[in-house]
Amino acid sequence: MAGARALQKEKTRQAIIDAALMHLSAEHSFASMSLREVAREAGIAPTSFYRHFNDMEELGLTLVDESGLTLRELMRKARQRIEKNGSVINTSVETFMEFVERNPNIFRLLLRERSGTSVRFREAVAREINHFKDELTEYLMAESDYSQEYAFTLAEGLVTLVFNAGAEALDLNPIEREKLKERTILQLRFITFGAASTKEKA
Amino acid sequence: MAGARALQKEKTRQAIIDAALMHLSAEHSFASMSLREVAREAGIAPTSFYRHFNDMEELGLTLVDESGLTLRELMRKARQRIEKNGSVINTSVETFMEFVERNPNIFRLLLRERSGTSVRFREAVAREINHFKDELTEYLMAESDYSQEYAFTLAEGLVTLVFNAGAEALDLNPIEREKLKERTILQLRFITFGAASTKEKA
DNA sequence: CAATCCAGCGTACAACTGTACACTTAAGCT
DNA sequence: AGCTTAAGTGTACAGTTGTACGCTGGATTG
Repeated sequence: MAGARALQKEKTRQAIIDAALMHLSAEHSFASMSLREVAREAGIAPTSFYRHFNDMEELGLTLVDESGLTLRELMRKARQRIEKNGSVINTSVETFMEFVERNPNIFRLLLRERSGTSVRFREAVAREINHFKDELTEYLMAESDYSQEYAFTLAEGLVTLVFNAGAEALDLNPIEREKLKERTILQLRFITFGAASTKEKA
Repeated sequence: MAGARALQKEKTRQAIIDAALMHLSAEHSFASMSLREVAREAGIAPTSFYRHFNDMEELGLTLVDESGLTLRELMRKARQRIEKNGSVINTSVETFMEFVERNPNIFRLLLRERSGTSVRFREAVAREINHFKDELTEYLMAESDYSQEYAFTLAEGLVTLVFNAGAEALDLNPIEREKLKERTILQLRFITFGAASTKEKA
């Protein structure tokens, strides 16, 4: 039942996924990646690719999902840090920037496919980002007495600012990156404070 | 001196540019566009392309520049509207959303190449967006007594939120779009108000 | 044990790509 | 009028792409 065969299949499936992720970089996008390239890198015949995915698009969606998992982990980590540390804003920015630095290519994938040519890709990425917004909305509602809608609007603004800062950070050197981080933190303070002051609560 | 020849050359150059812009859509990106496709659409032989551009990249940069001009016009229009109308925030969002609705493909081009695989493309788009930030910074400094740095941070936040809302609007129906617009306006109020309250001035 | 299944392979093909090269032909210049 | 310049053409080629098809050999099943 262990399935020595199924095991091998899963192994090459992972090889394909890894090969695809490996080839992602600042100069090489998933969209400009050919089936044959992936197969070559994964060490299989081009036609063997079809035993695992119907399409490059199907592989791409898998990648986005895998990236989503990594992001979900990130969120959990951020929440733990906040519980211990206190500062929501600083911790969130720190955690996110750390993710971008450590997984630039995964982040690039999301960034690009968010505005890519495939509807399904765009939807998949939007779904992942919405997880962020929703979790943050919940958090904000627990902390203060904002209405659902109000909290969501604020959460959306916060996520947008952080996500965008991550995107911009990709092309910056460490010094500029640090400055960007500080500006972002300030922007988050502004919007948070503004929301708290405008005060249209539940 | 008029140059009947130079005139004709300029004409087919424009034909190439128009063909490229025409082919941009939700399903077709500039990156996935071939030299031959453009030539075909422009009604010239593939090899004639080289009489005008060395590269598809060179054509792409030209497109980004042209888009920049359209955006610059937009800014001028927005400023005029503000002078007459008053509300900075509402007018800005209205103007920008109008642009996205009217030139979705130009906006898509900028959006995609902002995180594309060509450094030069990314730089070109960043330059265009920086124009927005700088102009807004100047405006904010004139209106209030923020320091340059403080005003820039605020401007950056505002531009990020608006630009991102534009991106999101692309895939939405009119009703959702209206809701997004309202949320964005609220977010801009938050951040503006927050900046005014935190008050670290010149 | 024999029969079946199926992941992976190799070959093959038609479609498309960028671009080198030699050409035509009309405009521009002297 | 004659010579030159250069925009646009057509042919050609080597490289790459996705994928259809038939095969193989080891794992799985009965």
